Amino acid sequence: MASGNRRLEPRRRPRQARAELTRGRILDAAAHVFAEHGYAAGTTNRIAEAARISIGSLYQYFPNKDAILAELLVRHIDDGARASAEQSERALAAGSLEAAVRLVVREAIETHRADPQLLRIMIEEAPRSSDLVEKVSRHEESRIAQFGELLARHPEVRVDDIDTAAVLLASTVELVTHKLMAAPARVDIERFERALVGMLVRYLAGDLPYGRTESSGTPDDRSEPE
Amino acid sequence: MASGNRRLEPRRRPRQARAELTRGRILDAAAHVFAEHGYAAGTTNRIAEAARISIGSLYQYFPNKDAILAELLVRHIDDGARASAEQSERALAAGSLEAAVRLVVREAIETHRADPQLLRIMIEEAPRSSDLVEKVSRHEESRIAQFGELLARHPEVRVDDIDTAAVLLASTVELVTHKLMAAPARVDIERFERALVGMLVRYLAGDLPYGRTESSGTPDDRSEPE
DNA sequence: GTCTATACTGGGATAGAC
DNA sequence: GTCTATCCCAGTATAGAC
Repeated sequence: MASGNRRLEPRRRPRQARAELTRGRILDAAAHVFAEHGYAAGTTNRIAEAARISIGSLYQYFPNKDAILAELLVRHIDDGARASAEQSERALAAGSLEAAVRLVVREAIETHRADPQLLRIMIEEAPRSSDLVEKVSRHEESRIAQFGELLARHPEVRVDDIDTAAVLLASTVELVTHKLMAAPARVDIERFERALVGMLVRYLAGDLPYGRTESSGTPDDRSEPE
Repeated sequence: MASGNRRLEPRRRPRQARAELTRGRILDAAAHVFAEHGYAAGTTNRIAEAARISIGSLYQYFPNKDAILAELLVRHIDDGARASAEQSERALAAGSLEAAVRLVVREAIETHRADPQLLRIMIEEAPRSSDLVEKVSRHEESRIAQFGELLARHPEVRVDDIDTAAVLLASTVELVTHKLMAAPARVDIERFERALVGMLVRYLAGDLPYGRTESSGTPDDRSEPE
């Protein structure tokens, strides 16, 4: 079997497999280069160099530079969607609201830990092609919906406007985590996690007078002239 | 005095004044162009066109493109610093914690309302020259310090780690407001303001069990494997 | 001190050899 | 299917006339 099948076994598409591998190498290299230099200064030449192929070869795998970053972003979003679907289930299953929120925050931290710089580039400098934007915002929307469901199901939640709360929850977790991970060392991650979870839980389940009244909290605040 | 001093009064530097005016025109035009097209696609030619001067003239007022955006950013930071100093005083003077927080949030909204797009460009695509970065982070640090003072003085505040809370407060207000203003219409501004203020106040002054214990809230949450 | 015309450069993309 | 050489353009910046 060892020598007789020398030809049969590894047939059909060593090329496709290899091609897929090369594609992957390019993407990894691009991730690295973009993260280090940004999108504009992350030249295709650098990417090719980092992937240890020539510039000509690179263009055999991708039609242009934008496509590379777009693919990177799609990859990230798909990963994120899968992860957040799983996590959403676990969060729903979690006993207390606090446990659920902590899961959410941890997942966000975990997501950003891998490569905060690249993430920054993708979010901030990605070519804003309309269908990409579409895809991103659909993903955001679905996360918000997941959060909404989470809030609706948890009896501890006391906010009156669940939709707004879901949006606020989503943005806060996303943005604040993002910022912290991009510029580390300003605050210890452990402390940060505790504070953020604490803030969100108190917001969602708190019973300060603020949330009770419909339009105005305490009368004297509203008279603020600006 | 009226006719006799015809020469004395408006003398000396009509040129300097005019020059300053032109500089201002260029900056305004640049703000507009950057906001609309982004930094990379906001070409110097477009800026010159928008300022209704020639490209040659533009380069008489600024050494290069980066300098224009840098100046814009400095302008913004200086404005911001002045505004936040004033606002900090008023916030300290405000009666309730809630009133103070509301002032802070409103000011953030107001700041971003003017030109959220430009702000985005400046923050995200500005050339990261080291002394610019320095200036930005010094400004951030001073805002955090102001918040810290605010929290320290208010007896209603119950968080145990004031420094972390100040950082969290600063980033949350800044980032979440920023995001909302950049992509409007997802949430009504009024509601957003109420929710954000509510969240922050509950966080700072809330008395949920969460903040009480030192390291772990409810035992079952901590056993999360993840 | 403002203009027009243009030089220069960097980087994306392609042609064509092997 | 990978390489090298090169085209080509956009955009910054400058030269020099007026």
